[in-house]
Amino acid sequence: MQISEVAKEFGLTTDTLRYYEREGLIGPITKGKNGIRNYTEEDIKRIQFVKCMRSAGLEINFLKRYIQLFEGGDKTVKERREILVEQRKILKEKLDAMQEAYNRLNYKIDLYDKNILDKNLM
Amino acid sequence: MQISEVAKEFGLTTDTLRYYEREGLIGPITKGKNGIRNYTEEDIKRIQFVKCMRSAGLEINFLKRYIQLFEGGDKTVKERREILVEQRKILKEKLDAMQEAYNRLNYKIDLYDKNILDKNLM
DNA sequence: ATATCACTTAGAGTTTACTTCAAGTCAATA
DNA sequence: TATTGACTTGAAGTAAACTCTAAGTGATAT
Repeated sequence: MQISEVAKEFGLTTDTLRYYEREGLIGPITKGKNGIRNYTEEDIKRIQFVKCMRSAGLEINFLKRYIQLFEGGDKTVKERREILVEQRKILKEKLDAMQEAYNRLNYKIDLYDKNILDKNLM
Repeated sequence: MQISEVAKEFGLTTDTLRYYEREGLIGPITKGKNGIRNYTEEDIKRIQFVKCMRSAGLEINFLKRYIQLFEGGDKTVKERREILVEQRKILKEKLDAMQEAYNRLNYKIDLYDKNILDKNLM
């Protein structure tokens, strides 16, 4: 699978895919004689994971580190678990903050819908 | 209330508070003769709102625009409602993406807890 | 009196995550 | 054969949101 197809499938740009590769988040992707990247099913899976985590706001640096640990083999299991738990905590806090803002937006939109012209900003 | 107290209460830095003010998200905060900011209850409420929305990832530019509209009075109600709905949509999409990543993290941590050493990254 | 501390300003610097640029290769089509 | 289009590279540029610096003021503690 070529870079443009992968980019399209995941809603990323080809530049972003090459950037992720440079940063060690994916690949290195094997290239044909002409130097063109050919993405395997394994590569695609990795991209799917990276995309999911990035969409949730997890940092490139965390992903890099986690992947490095993963490649370090079984002896890194403990540390891997620890950083996943840490990221989960951060994510949970963000989720809660977002839920709160979401509720607040809903409430305010509801007031607009009921034509209640609140003199308060929010 | 002085800037450092406000900063402490909201877990922001004084620099950030002054930055928000420069950007027109809050204030202008009235100052004493010595030039020192004195935050009123109204100011605090505004900061609370800004903090809530920023924590959810809403952009400074959106907040700026919404606040400008608000200060434009009743004739801006329609547009205000529209941009709130737009932001709610964006927020909902982010929430869903984060929930997915959260579930995935949970699943993986669960595997680690059960000592299932998965050969897959995620 | 002098030092300390919190505050003030304008403006420069930093971080994160891309994004764009310039220059070039290669295969296919007009 | 010439041009089009997708790919390649390293490096420079950008946007958003802070964050820090330098220089200064003014009230209070020693």
